[in-house]
Amino acid sequence: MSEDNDISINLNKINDNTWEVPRGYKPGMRVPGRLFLSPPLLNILEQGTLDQVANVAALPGIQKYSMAMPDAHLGYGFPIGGVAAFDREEGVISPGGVGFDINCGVRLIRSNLKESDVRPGITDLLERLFHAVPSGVGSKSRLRVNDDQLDDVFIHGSRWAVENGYGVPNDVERCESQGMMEGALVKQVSTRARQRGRPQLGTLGSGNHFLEIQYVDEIYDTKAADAFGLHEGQITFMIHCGSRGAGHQICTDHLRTLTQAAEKYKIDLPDKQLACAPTDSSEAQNYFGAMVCAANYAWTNRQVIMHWAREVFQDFFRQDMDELGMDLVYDVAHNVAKLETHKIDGKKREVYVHRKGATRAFPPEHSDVPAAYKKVGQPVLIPGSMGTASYVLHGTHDAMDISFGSACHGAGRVMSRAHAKHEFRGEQIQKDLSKMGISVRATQPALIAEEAPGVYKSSSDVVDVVHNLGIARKVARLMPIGVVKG
DNA sequence: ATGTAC
Repeated sequence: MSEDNDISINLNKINDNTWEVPRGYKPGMRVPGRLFLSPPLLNILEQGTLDQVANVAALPGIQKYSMAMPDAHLGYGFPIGGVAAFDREEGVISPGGVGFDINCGVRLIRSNLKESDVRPGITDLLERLFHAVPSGVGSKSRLRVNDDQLDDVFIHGSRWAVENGYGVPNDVERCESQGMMEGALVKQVSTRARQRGRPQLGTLGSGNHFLEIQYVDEIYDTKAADAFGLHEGQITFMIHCGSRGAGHQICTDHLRTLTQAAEKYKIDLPDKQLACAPTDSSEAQNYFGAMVCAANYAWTNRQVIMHWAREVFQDFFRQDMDELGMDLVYDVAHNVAKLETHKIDGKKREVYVHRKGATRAFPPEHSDVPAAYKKVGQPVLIPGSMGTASYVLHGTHDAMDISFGSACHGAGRVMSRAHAKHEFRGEQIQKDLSKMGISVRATQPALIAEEAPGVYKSSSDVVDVVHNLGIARKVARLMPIGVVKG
């Protein structure tokens, strides 16, 4: 038996972790595809995901390659774990390249606490966090914003939260894009999206979203870890969530207009789910402006959640913020499109980089890396699945050459939710995790089954691919102690 | 991911 599966027969091996999907793979491909996968991960890649990479390569103005990260799996139109850059003048913007949960992302907070400070009271601490941060589908916040405040959130992002008492100015500095993208078009957010967004600011949501108490169990790069304020044995806190119903509704609304626009502008789509329009069209720009509103909402959401989590820790440990040292390390988006400048064939060009289930991984000295991290590069935060390690990496110059400054975003699902519910029982998974020293507090056991460690690829395998490729380099590994699931 | 089907 060859180690190659059927999939690899049609691919060209570039190196141990890079496979090219040739232009001849499917009619209409304007550029090749690139899959960043180790041979074992290639073996479990779904045919449908490969086809989606090829479909994206057929969209107008795509630059260099249609890419898939090692955690790639089937998504709406574009694969989750997909990266595609479209020329500002000749390209397109597509909601499918961003996803329904606009600016789903991850935030990491450091602390001065040790593992031994947290273990004894972990159940009580999780219970308090569970009640401080509303979670689950359709959950409502204890923070209520009016329409004017919602506009402020859409336009100013997490700065709004800090100015209204939910955090400190340093939080904004330690955030991708300072927690605020320019170009919000509040008029492009529908009444329904507003109605869904108003009561949900400061809520976790459901699915793979979580709050997690972790400890640093391995440091790979001492210099970078020092810059990020991380050391072995230290407690960290991670928040994974997005733009809730607001982002979902914005995506739904604009998918409709961009489906019509694709016909109007006579764009030949290999898949209707790739609805898009030329970058300078009103349809594309209106979507982009609404997407910015959702992205800014998501950063504000994570900021408010972090504030409430800090309050819980202060109360629980009877320490003030200075003693606790719960500084924001960084916050990354992993579902967003951005207008960025990249060097292509030796020339600087402006491109709309769509990252869907992919993390930005900017290098040392880049202008959008916080001053404190300038020498090491942007922190890249990769959450593990429930009960498995999360990783902190840093961005690199190689990422700018290879992947438009992008890396993977997580572990990547390998089993459907329905299948997982059939395969696992939540109570049993919870017991198994408990034996491993991981406590879980969730809204219902079924959700624990859907998120069981066995339904995801190994986060360490995925991270090793990006590390070995050099598009992000490992800094630290974080192991979970307690998890709150929506 | 999602008022898990307008």
